[in-house]
Amino acid sequence: MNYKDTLNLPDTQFPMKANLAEKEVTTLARWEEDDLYGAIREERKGKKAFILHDGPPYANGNIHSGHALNKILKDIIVKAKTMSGFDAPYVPGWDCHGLPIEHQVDKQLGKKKREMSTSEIRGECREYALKYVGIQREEFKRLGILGDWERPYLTLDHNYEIGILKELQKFVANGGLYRGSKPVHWCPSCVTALAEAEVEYADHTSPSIFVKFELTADSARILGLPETQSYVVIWTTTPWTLPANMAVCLHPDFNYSAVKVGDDTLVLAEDLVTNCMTAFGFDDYETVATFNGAKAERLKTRHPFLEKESLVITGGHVTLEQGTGCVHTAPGHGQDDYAVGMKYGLEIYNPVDQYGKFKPDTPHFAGQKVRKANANVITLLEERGALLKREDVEHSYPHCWRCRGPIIFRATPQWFLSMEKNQLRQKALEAIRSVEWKPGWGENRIYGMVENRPDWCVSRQRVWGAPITAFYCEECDETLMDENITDHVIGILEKEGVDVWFDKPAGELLPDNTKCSNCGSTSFTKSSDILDVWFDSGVSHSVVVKDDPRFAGSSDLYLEGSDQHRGWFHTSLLESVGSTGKAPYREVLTHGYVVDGSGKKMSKSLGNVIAPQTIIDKYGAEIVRLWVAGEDYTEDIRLSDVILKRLTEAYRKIRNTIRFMLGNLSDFDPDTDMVPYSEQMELDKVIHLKFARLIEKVTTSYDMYDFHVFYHSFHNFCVLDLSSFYLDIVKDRIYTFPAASFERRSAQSAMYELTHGMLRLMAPVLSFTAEEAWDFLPHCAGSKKKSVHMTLFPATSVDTSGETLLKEWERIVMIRGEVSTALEKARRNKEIGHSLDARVTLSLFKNDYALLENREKDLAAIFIVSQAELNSEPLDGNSFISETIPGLTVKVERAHGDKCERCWNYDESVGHSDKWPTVCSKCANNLAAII
RNA sequence: GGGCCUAUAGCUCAGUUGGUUAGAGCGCACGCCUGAUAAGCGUGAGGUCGUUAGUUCGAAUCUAACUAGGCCCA
Repeated sequence: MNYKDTLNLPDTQFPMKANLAEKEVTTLARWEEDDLYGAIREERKGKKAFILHDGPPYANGNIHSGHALNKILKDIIVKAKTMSGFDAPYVPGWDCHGLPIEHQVDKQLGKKKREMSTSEIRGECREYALKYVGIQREEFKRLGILGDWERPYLTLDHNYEIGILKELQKFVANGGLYRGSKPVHWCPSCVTALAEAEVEYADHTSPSIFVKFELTADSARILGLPETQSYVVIWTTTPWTLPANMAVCLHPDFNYSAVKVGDDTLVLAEDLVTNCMTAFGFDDYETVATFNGAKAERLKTRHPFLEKESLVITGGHVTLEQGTGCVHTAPGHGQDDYAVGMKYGLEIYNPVDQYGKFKPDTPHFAGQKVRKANANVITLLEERGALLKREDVEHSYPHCWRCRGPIIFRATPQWFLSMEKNQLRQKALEAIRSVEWKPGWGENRIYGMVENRPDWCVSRQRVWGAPITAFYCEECDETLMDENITDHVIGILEKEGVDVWFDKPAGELLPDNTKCSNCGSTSFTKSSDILDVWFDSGVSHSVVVKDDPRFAGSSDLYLEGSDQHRGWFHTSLLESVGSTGKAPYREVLTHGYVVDGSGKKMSKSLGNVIAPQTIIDKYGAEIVRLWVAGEDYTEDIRLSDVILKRLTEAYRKIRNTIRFMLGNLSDFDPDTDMVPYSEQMELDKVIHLKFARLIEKVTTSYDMYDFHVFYHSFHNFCVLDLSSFYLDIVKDRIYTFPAASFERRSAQSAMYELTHGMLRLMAPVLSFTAEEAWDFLPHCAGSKKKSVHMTLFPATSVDTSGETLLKEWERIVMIRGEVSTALEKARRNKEIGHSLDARVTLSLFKNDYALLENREKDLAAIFIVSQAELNSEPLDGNSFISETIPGLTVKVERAHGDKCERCWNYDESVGHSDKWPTVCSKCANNLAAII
């Protein structure tokens, strides 16, 4: 007789091989067909809301691993909140305006662009953005991210664009928006402003000059220098910016020397004296004084050729790498100069027009092109005796990406949001304190940024974005932008579309009879500036979260990469505090950056990039999700083939554990076969209790957003508590007892509860596998949810009486480990092979003895040996002596009797049955019950 | 160059307020099983806790510097 056929072996269609890459696609199709997202919304309707507001990725290019990380984290949170009973809608968004898209469209259009109207170009940009929204949407969905994908928010939506204008209007109304001046990269031959991304650096030869700025008599005296012919020496490679010089900047912490050369006293950084003197050709010089840079602050020098003074200021950007440590500062012609100029309240003076020529009122150089003016400046300096040295240098210099010509920095009129008006900075800093930041250092990081940032320049000289709806008087250049005007304009754009702004002349956009308040003129030009895209996304708290009926509330959580302390967290905060006085979020979570296996950033040039699509094809999206869950995302997150391999192995373990339990539940009907917890066998209770602890740990980890805790504890539970402990022991019972016996049903009841609970616990992370297994699990009649994602997490019901039981079993498991070690020794000695070949005898100290004595008849099963007995006497010298459990000795010998052909245990009863002569008495009884 | 952050076994993570031989799982090696089988079980070997200096009776844990790396600025 083939006794194997009389056993209850596991049986399930749930495949061992996951085949994720294919299976996931089917599951996704089913979710879409069933409108799972909609069903969940319906299911949670009226429950307490949890709003995770999606930060919009830029609609350009395919998604990379950082996108995957970000969106999967969000998905895990949304799903976990949903399964905790919240109504947690997820509306994804995209950032659609901005330079990178306009840039790409420019490239595609080429010369054709010149014949197109602004709104036609905008149309191309819109199409381009929508194309990538479509591509990225599919890529995100492929990762198993559940959301309202058919109705995302796009910053190019009509409603959104109008929302942007309305938000900006609030700053017009409260005076926070002002027109100022700021240097930008400017291409004089293309006659346009350039963004940083449009600037290419190339070698360029420039004149390098050293120039004397004479200290005023008072200033020289303060430094203890001669009142005449004492000079601060500056160095520059852009002589043409000298007409715009406003200051000379020293480092406050550097030492400066006054060097006597002939009749002159020259001030320059101490460390650079030797180099400079050599360069100037002075070998006879003497240092007459040394002072700290800070001491010279606010002293005055005379401009070398203009009738004005140039202030001595200090700034941390000054270096000792080149020059003199004294930096010529023209706030209208450089970023550093601008920043430090603002600090000292200097005029942002720019004498250069859009063609790169000096304006007509510029002394000495009116009408000259700046580059040609270089030589004339030098000549003038020589005439005035202010030139110490000139030579040519080759250095890296910015060039226009389009015409390849060298570009200049030029201050142009720009729009700003003031950090001080309405105490925006102060209020923003206070708002930061009211928000919960995780990890905690995020608070200091963004605080420092807001504390030190300059006013926010919100204008861009571009076309792909929301317009700044300002007008300028054609006669006197007075700015016309007040609440009434913007109201009027928004009214028109709301009806006719934002493109109208670009198509219609100013007159048609203004209210009738508009007159310039300054000169009374009635002719106006409209602003051609658009808004910084960071303003676009910064208003989503209002346009999306407040106004969209799907939320109609306020955000609980923002979750983005740590770069967004400067980006979206920052701009959203300023915008929200500026318009509502409050932070736009209650809690902010940040994640690190994806780096390679050795911690280096991923880049094409290093060749260490791993694209999500590659992982999906090779391993499945589920593995990407497990990766996200397994790593501590608050720091940089490593991604490599080795890591993915480990994850795949962990995944297989989890999958197989579930598969095994499903297999053992194939004949289990929870409605009729369930043994209540209180009546279950002790071991089954124990695993229940261990599982209750897991539930506690996992649900807490979701609440705290500590997903790697889920990963580790869940995996450990599968490996340690289930696979190598509970399931291994219980196999004998499940297989050999009659199918409907109490012993077997008790174990099945435990497995049923566990599987049912585990699938729910893992669903936020292992969304595909949980769903797949959900269908293979038997369910109580009428209670099965269509999807595991519509269920709630299992509840913990740890009864306190269980604690003692758990403690006792922890000790038993320890003893079991020692028995394993003893068995392994015997195995090495070829005394046994399988542990069932063995009979063990244990001797223990009193407490441990009592612990086991209570379970003496189960000991063999627990140790998975054929026979186990206890002995209160010490055992003979050949026994295994435990090093970890004092008093424990284990004797291993061959089991007595013969091997039962059915249950493979050795027993002296084998042969006693007439009917089944090769099985033990236990099996004979079981057989009698079955047949 | 500045701000913020990180650094524990090959990999992913634990290590409470500083206190006995630094833990887990995976991987690896070796073995068992062949009734979870492209599975399952067991045993074992892996770490001078980035480096150096300091505080302390005592530091992976506190301080400083350095090195490597990340984000954001310049």
